[in-house]
Amino acid sequence: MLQRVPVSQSPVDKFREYLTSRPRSQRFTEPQRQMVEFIFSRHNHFDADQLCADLDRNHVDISRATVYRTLAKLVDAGMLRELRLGPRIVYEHEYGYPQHGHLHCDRCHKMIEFQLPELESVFEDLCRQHQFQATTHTVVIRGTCAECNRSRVSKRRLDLV
Amino acid sequence: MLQRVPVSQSPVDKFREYLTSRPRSQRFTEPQRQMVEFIFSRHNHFDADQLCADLDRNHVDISRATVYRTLAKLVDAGMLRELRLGPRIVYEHEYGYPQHGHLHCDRCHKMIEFQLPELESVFEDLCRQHQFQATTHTVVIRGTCAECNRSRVSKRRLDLV
DNA sequence: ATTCTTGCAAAGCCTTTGCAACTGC
DNA sequence: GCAGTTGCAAAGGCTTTGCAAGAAT
Repeated sequence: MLQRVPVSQSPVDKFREYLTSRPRSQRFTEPQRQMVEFIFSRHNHFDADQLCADLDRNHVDISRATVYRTLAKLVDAGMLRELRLGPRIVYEHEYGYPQHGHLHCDRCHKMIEFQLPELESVFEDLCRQHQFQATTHTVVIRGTCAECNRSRVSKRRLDLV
Repeated sequence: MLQRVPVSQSPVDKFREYLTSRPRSQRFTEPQRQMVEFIFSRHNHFDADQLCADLDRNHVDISRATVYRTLAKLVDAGMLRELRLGPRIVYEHEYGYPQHGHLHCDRCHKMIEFQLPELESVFEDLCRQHQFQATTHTVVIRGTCAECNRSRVSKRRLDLV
């Protein structure tokens, strides 16, 4: 699994600072605090709907509209990243976790995160060549995972009997 | 720009074969043929709506429903790939073009395609390690392109005056 | 002849928005 | 007290679907 990266501020503090500091000077509210705390209390991928359900289940009462609005701000703040996995758009932590890529299984939808430091330097070179100022990147490799491959192969064997 | 990769069959033939051959045995129809011909007559990125508009403009009369249904089949056939660029989901050619990544400018939405052969082998190693059977991968680097950077910098200079 | 595809319009789904009440600064 | 946020419900945008008519094999 992915190792956390040490960060100087808690997600809540970081978000408060993002919202309240200069060019924005927005309010930092209780629903926002609850959401950030909830989201960063575990490392997983989720979509808006799942988050709403999870919040409900944990008796954190926040309206759908606010969930959407706050997710958008968290993305703006660079604390969450949107990722397209198959038909779904999921969110993942960007704050407190290292740059990484994804192996996504089309069958069981398992997600394997991986880190390839050599990739980062390749990308840096590339951006330098193109004078491109990168903010983030997404790498998703789609296919079938080891387990699904095994069951597919054994299923095929059965079919042949 | 990206070089074409030689393919033994035309996109139309390839799609006909995909549809009509064994596990599927679906029909290959005139609207489908027109769509494939149209889509592969140029190399660009497009979403469903743009495609509908472009087809219209070129007097290719196909209903929205059929456009959506055929796009889905082309993706299934591995001839088109879906790509998320900012809020939009766009399609790009997978058949007849080499594996490549994308630099996507958040400001002007320019798309720069790049090929990094060394990337492919890194990914292959990775998949081997995880016994992951990859079908495709997506690499998108987001940020601001050279031009937009320049104008941003000069704008900042003006602001400071 | 049978089975699949088309076009239409309606339904669906997820996300965004207008507004009045409310809350943070 | 002012400006920004919330919740609600309604509107919005894009995609999918049921169905009868039409094509493909």
